[in-house]
Order: sequence, then C-alpha cells, then structure tokens
Amino acid sequence: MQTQNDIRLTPQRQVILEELAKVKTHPTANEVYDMVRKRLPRIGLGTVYRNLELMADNGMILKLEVGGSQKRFDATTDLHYHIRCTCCGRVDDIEFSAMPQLDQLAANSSDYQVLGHHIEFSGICESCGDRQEEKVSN
Amino acid sequence: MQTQNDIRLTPQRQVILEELAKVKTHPTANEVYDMVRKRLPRIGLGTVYRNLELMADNGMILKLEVGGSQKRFDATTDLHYHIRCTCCGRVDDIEFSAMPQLDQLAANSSDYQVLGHHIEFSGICESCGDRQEEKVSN
DNA sequence: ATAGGAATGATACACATTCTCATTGATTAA
DNA sequence: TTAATCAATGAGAATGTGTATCATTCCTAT
Repeated sequence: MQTQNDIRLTPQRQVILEELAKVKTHPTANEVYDMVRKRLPRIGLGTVYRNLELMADNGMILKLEVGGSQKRFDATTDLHYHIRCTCCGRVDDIEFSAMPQLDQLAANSSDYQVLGHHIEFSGICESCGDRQEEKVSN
Repeated sequence: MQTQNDIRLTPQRQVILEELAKVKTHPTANEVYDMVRKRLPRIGLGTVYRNLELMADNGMILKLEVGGSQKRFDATTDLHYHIRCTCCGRVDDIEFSAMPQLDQLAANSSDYQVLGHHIEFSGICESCGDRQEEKVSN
C-alpha cells in the first residue's frame, strides 16, 4: 500500500478513472469494464482489474471490500460509510459524518496496529422493498 | 432468512457446530471443513458449505461477510465488531460495546429499510507486525 | 416393514479474480 | 535517430471460492 502518485497515466488508466468518477454508484470491476469498453473496445478485463487494484493501492480510488462476492470501486476516497441491499447487492453511500475516533477505541482494545475502519449497513433498497410489497399483496 | 430452529440436527451439523464453537477464530468454510474432517473423514465440502449457510440463515451461527475473498463463520451471534489483518487475512473480535443506535441514524439518512450494520476495522496483527520489523531491521 | 421426504457425498459447474506470457508501447542512452 | 530497456497491455489459461445436480443413504411416520 503505497501513496505516491508515481504511476504512468496510460490512456487505459485515464479512461478507467474518468468513467469511475462519472458514476455515483459503486461499480464492480466488471461494470467498470463494461463502461470503459464503450470508449476502448479492445481493452482487456485483466487490464481493468490490474489498474483498479493499482490505483486503489495508490490511494487514487477506493476499493470497497463489502459483503457479497464482488469487490466494488469508488472514486470518492474520503472516509464515508455504505449500505448494501441484501436483496440485489447494490451499494449506496450513507450520509452521516464519519467517526475516525473509532480507530483509537479499537487500538485500545486489541493488539493490532489499527489502520482504519469501515461501517457497512445492510438493508433492503427502495426498489427491492417495492417488489416485496407486490408479492405480499398478491 | 428464517429464524425458526426447525432444522434437523444431523451428526454432520452437530459436529460442524461443535467444532465452530471450539475456536475463537473466525474460520472460513474450508477451515471448518478441515476441522470437521478429523472427526468425520467422509464428509463432503458441499455439506459443510450447505450447512454453514443453513445455520447462518437460522440464526444459529453468524456469517461474516468481511473483506477478503472468503466468507467466515462465527459461533457467537450477538452484535460485535471485528478487525481484519490486511496482511494475513486473520479476523479477531474487537472488544467494545456495539452501537445499535447507528441503525437509526442510517435509516434517517437513506431510503433503505435498515436491517443492521457491521464495523470492520483493518490493521496489522501482532505476528505480521513482528515480521515487518524483522525485515526493516535487516 | 415400507413409502416418502430430507440430507449427504461426489462431482460438475459458475463466477470472480489472478497469473502468464508474447506483443506492443514508451523511455533512455548512445 | 536508432537501439536497448523496461513497463503496460491483451488474450487466454489457471486458480479459488462457492453453488448446483443427482444418485444414494438415512430418517420418520405410517
């Protein structure tokens, strides 16, 4: 986990960054691949994975290791929390202020060198909720 | 996600539960498989996955969807938080009291029906930290 | 005992991610 | 400018985690 911005900004990397910055969702690597391929049809899936990982290590983007089977990526790197729909897997931001002081609490009660934290809420998103109501009313 | 304890306690399920309860770590399905196989050498990996999933749905155990590529399981089902070593992937409990009121905050600032939350700290565990110091001092 | 359903074990499959490697592209030294 | 060098890419193979299938075995209730 380095923090220097010393990576070369290849066309592929630039497009990945731009496309990621465009959306307010938290796309998976495959979704980024789909977005990027519209502009660079010949790009390889491996390149997308490789560069997302690289840029996350460099602190240029955020890699979300949330529940579910896929990692997600976020162009917003400041500390904020997320909520994930247990039904469809979609991930949204939670708009309340972060609590960096939690790290100190954790450091006091463990033998780890604490690096950070993440809060992940789980719930049912609006559209999945609506779909459930339909079922019930039938 | 049901909550009735209406599943049959087969020998396989019993052993899985017992072995999981024995350890204070948060083993992956494969690790549970290895533990259980010592007592039931003929058990299939699918059975372990199937029953861990089933027991998690029944609230008998906790399925941890933490970062990293593997799900982990915990015999302790009350709300508590975890810390994960970014170096070796090991997961430990964090001993401070849960904050169930966070759910209300999240509900206020999102359109989701909030079901719960989890806080995952990340850091370097003792043994990985020691290993890094060795390297530095060389 | 015997029929019917549930659970198991073996194996095939699906999917996300990583690895490998030949080719291409960029950078540096002469 | 050209040759040498190193980094990045694209294609596809490989890995790993988890799920689905299905014939066989095990319970349970008649």
